[in-house]
Amino acid sequence: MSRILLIEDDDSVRISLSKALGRYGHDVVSASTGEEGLQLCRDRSPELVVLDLMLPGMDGFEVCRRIRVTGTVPIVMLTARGDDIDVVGGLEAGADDYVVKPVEPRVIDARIRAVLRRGTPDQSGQASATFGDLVIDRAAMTVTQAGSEVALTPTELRLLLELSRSPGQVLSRQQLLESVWEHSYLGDSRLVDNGVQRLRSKIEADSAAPVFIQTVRGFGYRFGPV
Amino acid sequence: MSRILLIEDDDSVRISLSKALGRYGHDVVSASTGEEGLQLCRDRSPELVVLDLMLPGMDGFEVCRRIRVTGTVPIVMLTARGDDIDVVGGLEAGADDYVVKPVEPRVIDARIRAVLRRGTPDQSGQASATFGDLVIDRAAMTVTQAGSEVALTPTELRLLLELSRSPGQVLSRQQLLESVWEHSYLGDSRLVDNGVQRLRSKIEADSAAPVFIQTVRGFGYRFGPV
DNA sequence: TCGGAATGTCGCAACCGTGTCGCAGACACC
DNA sequence: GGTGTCTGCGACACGGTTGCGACATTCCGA
Repeated sequence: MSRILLIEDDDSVRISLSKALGRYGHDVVSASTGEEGLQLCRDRSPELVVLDLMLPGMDGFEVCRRIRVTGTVPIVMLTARGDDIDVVGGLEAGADDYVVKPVEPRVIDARIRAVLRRGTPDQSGQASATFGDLVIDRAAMTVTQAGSEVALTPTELRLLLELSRSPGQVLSRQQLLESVWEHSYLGDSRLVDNGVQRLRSKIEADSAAPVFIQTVRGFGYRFGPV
Repeated sequence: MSRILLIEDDDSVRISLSKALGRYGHDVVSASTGEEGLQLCRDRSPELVVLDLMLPGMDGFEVCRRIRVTGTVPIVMLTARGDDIDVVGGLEAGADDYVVKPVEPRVIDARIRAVLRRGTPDQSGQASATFGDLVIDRAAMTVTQAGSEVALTPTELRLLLELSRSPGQVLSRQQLLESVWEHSYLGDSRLVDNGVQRLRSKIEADSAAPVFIQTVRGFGYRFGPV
């Protein structure tokens, strides 16, 4: 018996899914808007959230991100049959799984159980992170260094957020290109290198000996003071 | 950099997926049958398995169950566009996710990362391997010996990663040439010997009595302080 | 013990990967 | 419409890396 929060605006889908999940032994609370969902998420602390992508007002991605700011509850995204961009976007926004509507109850039940079996996720959804004198506030989308704010362009900020999301880990140019620039194919373009260089020029004191963004020759870049 | 085992019988799919995942920073080993896959799963202990459902001989469900008998490595199932019964069956057989072919590389990459993000609460423990005083961190792509970092070139690092992936097992020059240098044909070049020598000069205290990389005359090299 | 094959070792030059810069188009704002 | 900034893109330079050949050394069977 797991406490599940279902956020879905379509009345008939919400009601039938809610009943169905109940029959599979879950304890379901449901909301019809993103705001209501966030409220319930705070109040009831469910063990898992089933979240529709298409919501009036605040959409599913946004709800997902906001849930991730404060917590690590597993999220299963629910969307209409669409293209794969949504899958990537959803998973990157912090979702744990992704199910396409229309969906049979037993399928979503199987998904829910699979996600719950994996256990609780890590704490990658922190609102702010500190690396030495560099503070990244993901909620406010600001970066301060030694107390004063660093003015970053949108691309630079996205790059920094992406890099800092997995500190100490090497990210390939291909990965960065897709997550930051949303390109799918890397020719022999120097796009990523250029982006890194521009970001370095703003946050690194000595670009010859970078502290935050390390080049890992032949593999990519790594964020993190050691 | 995650070690991934890809089990897929269709040559073109296997090769293209393998290359694509490589570009995303994964370290891919592949098998074309269930038996071979199980063998590699035991030998290489991958961090994640991408498993095709339709295999000649032993099918994906069976492979999945057998992997589950001995280990808890995350499994992502890969199947042709079919009905939802497969989803339920697959997830109940112990798969952690389920992807429908044809699939874009970045989609499966996102899925893989989503699964890995949950699966290993202690990421550093999984991503790094220790052999005596030698520590290999596959996520950060760093190698430390006796506490201090060893500066390796890309080729040296790839070679070390490849060797250390199957400790105690002899790898032929041909195998190493393919996996590290991505050449398909070995003339009578001394490429691999040279690479090994350069690597030894950095991690072996006494190159006359190597501890980590043993020469197996007539066959190749073997990694491991045994 | 001898000889051939397999492997270790060294140095060099070409090449590749990366840092860096400047330019021009796109875009927003005034 | 003008102005400024951001961003993609190519050009160039530099240093480390790597492939390769040559020679030394070790190993193993005859």
